[in-house]
Amino acid sequence: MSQIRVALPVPLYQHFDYLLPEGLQVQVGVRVLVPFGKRELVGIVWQLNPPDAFADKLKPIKAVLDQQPLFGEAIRQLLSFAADYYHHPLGEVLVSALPALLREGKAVLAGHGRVLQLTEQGRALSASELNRAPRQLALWQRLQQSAIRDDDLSGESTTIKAMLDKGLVSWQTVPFTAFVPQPDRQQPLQLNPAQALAVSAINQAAGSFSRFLLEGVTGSGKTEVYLQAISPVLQRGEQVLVLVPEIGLTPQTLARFAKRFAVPLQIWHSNMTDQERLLAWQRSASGDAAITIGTRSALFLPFARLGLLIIDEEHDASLKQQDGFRYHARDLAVKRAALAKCPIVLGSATPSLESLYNVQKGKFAHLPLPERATSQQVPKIELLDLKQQVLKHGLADGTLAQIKQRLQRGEQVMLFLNRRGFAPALICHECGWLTECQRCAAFTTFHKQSRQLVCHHCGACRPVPHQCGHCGSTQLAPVGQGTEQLEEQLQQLIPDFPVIRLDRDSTRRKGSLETLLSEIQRGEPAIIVGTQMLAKGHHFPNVSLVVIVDVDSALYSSDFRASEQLAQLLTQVAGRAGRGDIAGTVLLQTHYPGHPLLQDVIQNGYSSFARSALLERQQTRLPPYQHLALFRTESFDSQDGVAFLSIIQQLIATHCPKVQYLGPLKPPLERKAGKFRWQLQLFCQDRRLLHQALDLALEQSRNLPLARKIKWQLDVDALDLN
DNA sequence: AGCACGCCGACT
DNA sequence: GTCGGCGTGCTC
Repeated sequence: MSQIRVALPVPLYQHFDYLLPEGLQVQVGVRVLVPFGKRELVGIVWQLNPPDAFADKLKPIKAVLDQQPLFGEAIRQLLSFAADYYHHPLGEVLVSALPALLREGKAVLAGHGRVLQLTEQGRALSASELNRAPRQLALWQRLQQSAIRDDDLSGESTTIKAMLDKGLVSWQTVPFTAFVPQPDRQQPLQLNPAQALAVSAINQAAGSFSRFLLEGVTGSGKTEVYLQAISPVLQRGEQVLVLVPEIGLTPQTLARFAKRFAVPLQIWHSNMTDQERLLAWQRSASGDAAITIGTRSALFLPFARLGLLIIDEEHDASLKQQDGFRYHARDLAVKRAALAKCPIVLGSATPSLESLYNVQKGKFAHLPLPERATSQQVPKIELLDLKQQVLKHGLADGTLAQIKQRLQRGEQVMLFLNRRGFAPALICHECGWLTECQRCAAFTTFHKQSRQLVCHHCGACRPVPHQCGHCGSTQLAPVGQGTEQLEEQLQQLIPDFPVIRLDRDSTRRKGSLETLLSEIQRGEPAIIVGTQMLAKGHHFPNVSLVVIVDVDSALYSSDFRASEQLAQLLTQVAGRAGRGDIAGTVLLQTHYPGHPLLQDVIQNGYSSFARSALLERQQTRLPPYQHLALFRTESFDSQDGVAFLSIIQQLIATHCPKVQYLGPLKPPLERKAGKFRWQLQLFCQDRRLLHQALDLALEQSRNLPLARKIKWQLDVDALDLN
C-alpha cells in the first residue's frame, strides 16, 4: 500500500498522512474522505508518496471523491503561497477556496451547468392560463424557443420559483464546454489618447505576467479601458476575472459588460446560494464562464484559461478579509496573475499608497487617465470653517443655506455622518455619568426609534434607562449626533423636502436598500443622510451638494491610514456628485481649514496628497516602507493577553534584532464583549526577516499553555491597528 | 476546531 | 450517589 499526504480543514499547521488501499487511484488535488480521530473529514491530496513518518499510526483513507483534481497546479501554488504568507493553516485556506458543497464532499459535475426548460405539463399549457401572470407568461414564451441557462435568468428568481412550484418548468443539468468567442455586440467607444495608450499597453502584454496601475479620476473612462482590454482576451478564447469590492455596486457595471460582449458572463458574491456557487465554480473550471465579476473570494475560482485579471477600486479595504484567513485579494491576485502568466490591471481613482509605491519602485506600469472622458464638470471641494460658528444641529448657517438653495433648484443634497443611531451616548445632567456598555470599553449609542441603547461594538441592546445609573437623576440627555438624529432635525428644519436615511439600521430589511436607492435615483429634490455606505459605487446624478458633517475626527485619528482613507473618501465623493449640466460641490465642515491634508487634496488633488503622504510614511517608518504584522489577543483575564504577547515580544527581541516591535499595548477598544484585548505590532523593512520572526513566534507559541487559554490571531499586512 | 478523558461541585 | 463544568491532550 502506498501513502498519501492530505491537507485537512483543521486549524493545525500540518499535513496528515494516510494509506492508499490497493486498487484506489489518486492524483494530487483530488478530494478524499478520511478518518480523523472520531470524525470523518473531506481532505485534499497534497503529495503522493511523502517521506515515511508515523508509519505505525497511519490509517487507510475511506474513499476517493474525485476522478479529476479540483485544484490545478497554479491554484495549488497560489494556496500554498497564501498559507505561508498569511501564516494560516493550509487546510483552512483550501476550505475558503472551495464552494461549501464541495467542502462537504458533494460530487462535481465537471463542465456541467444548469438550464431551465419546460416540463411536459408546461408544454401542454395554453397561453390563456397565464394571462394573470405576465412575467410567467413572458418566460413561458421564451422557454418555448429553447431552454435557458441559469445565468441568463438573473432577476427572474421569483417567477421561476412560482413556475417550478406549479410543475411547469424544471432545472436540467447539461454539459457545458469552453465558451466560443463571439464578435462584440457593440462597437467600442472612441478613446482619448490616455485611454488608447492604456489599452494598447495592456493588450501588448497579452500572454505574459505584467502589472498595471490604471489611475483614472471618476469619469475618465476606466470602464471603457477595461472593456477594450477584455475584448481581445475573449477573442483568444481566454477567461477574464474582474474583482470588485462589493457586488451591490455592480448592477450598472454588470449591465455594461453584458451589453458589450456576447459571451457567458457570471457573477460571484456572498449572497449566492450554495448551488449557485457550485455552478459558477464549475463554469470557471470548464472554461464556459468567459467573464466573471466577483468579490474577493472569486480570486480562488479554478479558471481553465485565465487571460486577464482586473481589480477595480483596488484601494478598497473590503478586498482584505477581516477574519479567519486574513488575505488581501489584491495582493494575492498579483500572485495569481504571475502563476497564470497573464496581465493584471489594478484600477482606481484613488490608488492605495501601496500601489503607488509599487509604481515608484517600477514593479507596476503606471497608466494615468488624467482627463474626464465625459462632459461632466469637475466638482469643487469647499471648506467651511466651523470656528466661532453657531451650529444648528451640527450644521453651520452657511451649510444650511447651501442645502436649501440646492433643494429649491430641484437638486438633491447628501450628508455624510459616520455615526449611526440618534446619539453616541446619553449623559446625566446632574453628575455627568454616561451610558456605557457593560461588556465593552465604549459608550452605548442611543437609538430613539427603537427606544434602545445599542453597543455598536458587541451588538448588546438594552432599554433606555429613566434614571442615571450613578446619582439617580432623571435628567438624561443625548450627547453628540448620529444619522437618526440628523435625519429628524433636518426634517424639522426643512419640512418641505423629504429626508432619506441610508445606514445599516435603515437598510437592515432585505430589499430596503434597493427601495431607498431607487427612490434617490428618481431624482426628486431630497436630502439624503447616510454613513460611509453611501460613498461606495453608487452614482447619484442629481446630487449636486455633498456635505461631510464631521471631517475633523478623521484628521486627528490614531489610525495611520485615516488620512489616506479620508483623502480617498473626499475624492470619490467629489467624483460622484453632479453631472454634465450640474456642477457638484463637496462641502467640508471643519475646525481646521488650514490643515495641510485638506489643503493639499483640495488644491492639488489626490495624486499630490498621495506623494506627500508617501513621504510621511517613509519618515515615520510605516507601510508600505515597512512591512507590518499584528498579533491580537482577546481574553477574559485582563493579563493573559499581555503575558502571551510579552513572550512573543521577548522572543523576537532576542532572536530577530532587525524586527522592530511596539507593545504589547491596548488597542483603541480595549475591552470588547467582556474580553480584554491586546496587540503586538511588528515592523520590518525586510519582508523575509519579518516572516522568519513570525514563523519563530508561531512555532514557540504553539507549545504555550497560555495560547490555548486565550484567543489570538496573526494579521499579516494588517490594514488597521484596532 | 472537534471530540474524548478526567477530575471536582450541586442536584434529581 | 449521578450530571456536567471546562482544563488538557490528541487528531496521520
